[in-house]
Parts: sequence; C-alpha cells; structure tokens
Amino acid sequence: MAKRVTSIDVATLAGVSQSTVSRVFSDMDNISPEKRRRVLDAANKLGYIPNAIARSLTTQRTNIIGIVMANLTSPFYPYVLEKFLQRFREMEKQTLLFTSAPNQDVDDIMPHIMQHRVDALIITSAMLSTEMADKCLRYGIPVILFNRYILNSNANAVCTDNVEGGRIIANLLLDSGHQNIAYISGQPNVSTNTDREKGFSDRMRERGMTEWLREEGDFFYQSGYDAALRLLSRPDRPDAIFCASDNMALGAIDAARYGLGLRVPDDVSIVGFDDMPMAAWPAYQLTTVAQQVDLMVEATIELMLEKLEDPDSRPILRLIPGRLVLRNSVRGV
Amino acid sequence: MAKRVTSIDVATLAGVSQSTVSRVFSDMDNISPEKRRRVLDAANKLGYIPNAIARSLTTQRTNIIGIVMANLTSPFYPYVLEKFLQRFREMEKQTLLFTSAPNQDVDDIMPHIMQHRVDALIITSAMLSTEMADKCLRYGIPVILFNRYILNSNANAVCTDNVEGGRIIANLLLDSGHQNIAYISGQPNVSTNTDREKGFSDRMRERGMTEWLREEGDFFYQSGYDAALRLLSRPDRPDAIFCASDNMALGAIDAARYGLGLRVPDDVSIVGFDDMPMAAWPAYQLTTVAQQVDLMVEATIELMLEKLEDPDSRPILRLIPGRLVLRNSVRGV
DNA sequence: TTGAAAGCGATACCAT
DNA sequence: ATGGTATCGCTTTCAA
Repeated sequence: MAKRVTSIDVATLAGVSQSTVSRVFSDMDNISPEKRRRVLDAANKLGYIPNAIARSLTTQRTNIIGIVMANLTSPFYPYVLEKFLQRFREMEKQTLLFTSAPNQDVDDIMPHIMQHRVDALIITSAMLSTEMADKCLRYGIPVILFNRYILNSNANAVCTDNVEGGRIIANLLLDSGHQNIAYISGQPNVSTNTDREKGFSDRMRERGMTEWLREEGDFFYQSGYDAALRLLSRPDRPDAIFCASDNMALGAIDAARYGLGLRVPDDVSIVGFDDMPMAAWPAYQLTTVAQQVDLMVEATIELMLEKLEDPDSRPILRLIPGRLVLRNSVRGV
Repeated sequence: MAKRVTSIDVATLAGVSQSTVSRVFSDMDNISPEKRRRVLDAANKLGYIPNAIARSLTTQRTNIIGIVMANLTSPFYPYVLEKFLQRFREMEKQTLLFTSAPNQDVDDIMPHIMQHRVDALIITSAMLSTEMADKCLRYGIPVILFNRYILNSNANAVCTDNVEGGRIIANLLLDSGHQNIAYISGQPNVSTNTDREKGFSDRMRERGMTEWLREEGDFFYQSGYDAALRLLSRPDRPDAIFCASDNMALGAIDAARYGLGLRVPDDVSIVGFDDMPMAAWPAYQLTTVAQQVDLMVEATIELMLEKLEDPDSRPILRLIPGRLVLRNSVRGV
C-alpha cells in the first residue's frame, strides 16, 4: 500500500508549518491567501485527504450519527432511512447504520455503538432499556426514539399520534355505515400497535359498539393475509377490517380477492395504517392513515439538535398527527 | 456532560498500568486472571467503554465498511442492504452508509468516505470513475461494485449474469408460443439494462425474430405502468412483455388489468427481473429471473476479504447466474 | 498571520 | 506477565 499522506507531508512540500495545513483544512480564515494556495497545491499534488479519525480524537466529535433500524424489509422503513440519509448529507454528517437482529434488544448492540462515539443516536422501531438510556445520557449522547416511545424515561421520542389515528379510522368506518368491523393487530406490546388499537377501541365504544372481531398479526404481509382469511371465512363475516399496518392490509386485500373471491370494497372494506408507496398502486388503492415521515424526520433532527445543545434538558415526546388518505378500499365514503 | 472515562482512569482504580487495561480490552491472553478481573471490575464500576477512534488511529484500521446505496426506495435494495448488515454484524464490522444523491456521481461523495478511512468500500448500483477507483487502490481501500461493472477498470465487481438472464427470458417466451414480444427497458447506459436487453435481443434474433416492440422505462413502477399502457393500446398489441425490472413488471400488470381491463396472463404475458418479495404476492404471481442476493452478497464479502489480504491482486468480475422463477404471469408454460 | 508544542486515548514495542 | 514510552494524525492553546 502507498504510504499514507499526512498533513506533515503537505506542510513540508508547501514549506509551511503543520499547524497551517490544519488551519487550511479546518476552514479557518486567518490565513494569508498565498499560503493557503500553496497548501492546497501541495495537498492536491500529494493526494492528501484529512484523517477524520485523528480529527475526532482531538475535537471529541465524530460528526457521525448512529441510526438503528429494526426491519428494513418492511417497505415503510427504507423510505424513513432514505429521508434521514438525505438530511444528514445536507448537514454533512455521516451515518453509522445498525440493525438489531430479529428479537434482539438494542441494548446488546449499544456497546458497539458507544465505542464509535457517535454524536447522537436515532433508534427506529425498537426499544431501549431505561438503564441504557441513562447510560447514554451520562455519556452525553442524545438518543431519540423514532416511532416508539417509553413513558417516564430519559429517552426522547418522535412518534405518529397513533391513538388519534385509531380514532380516525373508527370514525371513518362507522360514518360510512359499517356494522361489523374487525381489527387485525400488530405485535402485542409494541406501542404503535397498542396505541392504534386503543384509539380505535375507545372510539368504537364511545359510539355504542360493544363487541367486535379481532385477530392477531405481526405487521407483516403474510400475517394480514392469514388473519383476513380466517375472518372472512366466518359465517358472521365482517364488512370492514382495520389492519394495524398497510402491509397487513395489502395481505388482507389479496386474501379477500384471491383467497375467497370477494370484492374490495364492495364485499368488504379494508383500511391500513402507514401509507407506504404501494398503498397508492392501482391494484390496491388503499385507504389508510399516513405517517407523515417528512415531518417526523424533521422533528427528530430538530430534537436531536436541541439535545446536542443542551443535553440535560428534560426528555420530550413529540407526536405528529396521522393524515387520513382516502382512496378506494372503503365503501360508502 | 460527565467526564469521559479513559483507560487511565480504569488503570488507576484497578492499580495496574494503562498498558494492562489495553491488553484486557484487546483480548490478549498474556494476562494473569487476577489482574484481568480487577481491570474488568474497575471498568465496570466506572462505565468504561474503549474508544474506537483512538484505537483506529494506532491500528490503522477502523473496522468500518463503507457502503454506498443508490436507491433505497426500490424494494430490491433494502433486502440487499439488510443482507450486508447481517453479515457485517457477524464479522463485527460497522457500517458507514452513504447514498448518492439522485443523478449524483459517487465521485462527489468519495472525499467524505475517504476521510473516514473505511477499511473497504462497497458500491451498489452506481458507477465510479476510473480515476477514483485508482485513487482508492492507491489508498489501499478495496472497492467492490455490486450490481454494476466497468470493463477494463481497477474496480472489482459482483453482478448477476444479466446477459444470460435476458436469454433465458427470450427462450421462455418463445418456447411458450408467444408471437409478439415487447421489451420495456430500464435507464439506458446502465449495464443491468443493456445486458438484459442484449441477451434478450441476441436470443430473439438467433431464433429468427427480426423485429419487436420496445418502450423506454427507468426501472420504476410508474414507468412500467405508462410504457405498458402505450404498448397494450396499440392495434398490434403484444402478447408478451419482458420488463427489465420487477418493479416495472408490476406496473405493467396493473396497467393491463386496471388500465385496460386485460387479463394476465390470458391476454398478455408479463415477465420481470429481480424477484423482489412482492413478485410472489397472490395479486401478481410474477414470473421472473431472480437475482440471487444471498450468493451475491457472499461473493462480494469474499472478494472484499481477498482484496484486504492482497490489495494489488488484479481486479475480478464475478458473475452470479440468475434463477428463473416460474409463477403465473406467463401463459402456456 | 504563523509556528511550536501539548494533548486526544488508544496500541505496540521494548525492557524488566 | 507487566510497566514505560513512543506513536498514530490531527486540533488547539500559547508565543512570537
């Protein structure tokens, strides 16, 4: 391998001190135009690229944001990741990406993350133990949860207002005259699921419903397909299904159509949650509550910057409203 | 912020030298069990986490792999990324993720990547100028292109055998008796597109076809939808369409069904390329040529490790065969 | 404006 | 097996 070029090599060639080279590449302004030119020439000639590792060691900042993604395979998250990357690029921050292994707690990978001294950490759709959150706080690393929250914890969070989203859907289905509304859940114990169900159930009861069908899913396509098949094969077949995610809703539509030969929305209305790109495809035309990803990402970054400024300010939970998107999978609207 | 804990603090508390602390955390074995315990106790008490930045500075290795993704929004790539992350996790490597801005050359972000001294770089679906490839070589950073290649360059590459894939599809459609086969292309000047088209065209001609319809797309859903709409509205409507990507093929199916009321495959057969998860959904049942992502990722990592061992070995292009997946979007098979 | 020198927090070589 | 110390490539005082 070619010998590595350092600022000393550049300094020697340019006939200046190493400090001066450093100043040029740190964008300091107290430098004579002539020396700056000489330094840049020399650097160019040698193919010098400043070493961010060494810089981080002295500045105590890496300019790297850590981001933990739980599941990239669900079509909603790549879009989230893309947005974050785009914003980070604009901010000239680098991104260290982690995935938590299936069913693995984020706690397990935290040591790896901390070793690299990221400036801040964003965790999507996964939980962090309170102890870990505290540890990060002690280390001065702001942590923002995205799409999950923990009450009474030191972790900040940005989340869609899932409870209100659930209410919106209950209203929609009841307003459009559905009588027998079923719910297909996501994984239990996940706030996105429980909140959506809570809003839905509360509003159902407020409006006089006392019982309804319910199947358990796991947010993924296949579970929606299977659960819908079970629901729609019953003698007391529901006339509407609220699925806790778009993914499951698409599965439910396919189950209705291709599994049982039913028409959507004529025979059964189906609603999702998230608004992933496929929801808009002609094949599905899914009515859903959109998570406003752009707003959520923006809020997350804003929160992160605040915490970077004042690490000890008290934790914040920011709720972003969901937006009802009417397409064509609910009859009578 | 709490004062940072360093190996010196641990050494002091444990009553040993700083070197010893370092040895414990570098997994050296020449250490008495008793001192090791004392060190670990002290570290634990203080909440010590080794600083990877400082370590990288001395070892000249970051343990970080850079990976550039062109478009996360196409459902094929998240799966690729997921695979890479999974393997890197197993190898205890971290991942620095970059996206090239739309229509931006990877060259533009290379300085950022190089600053962080990644141990190796994987570039998916984007090109690198020959000069940059050379520069990386000089810096001793192995570069592997994934899903693209450049002939006669210093860059290594892993790619599906797209030419053969194109041939396979021509054979399939001709064997099943189609007479009027159209092609919807991806972006021109992209090897994945040109190779697929080349294999397809060559085989078509070898088997006596001289002319066929062709529309230009860009690999994305909407372009497939639009192009199929144009093709299928013609008086000499094709009885089969080969789309250069699954994404476009799904668009084409929707265009046929929902745009024109045609049945797939009865009225028109449609074939894709990639085998993304949705291709298997009941709504589509898309016949396609699968890119064998697992094999490709494995080959990429293997290649990377080879290059890490011997940076000056000559560049390698590794072709992975595509695998025909027969579902239900082609009639007569 | 410029240069000299002291860190940053590890690793690794050299003694012991 | 352990400790002392030079070193990695920068940034950042402090003097000049």
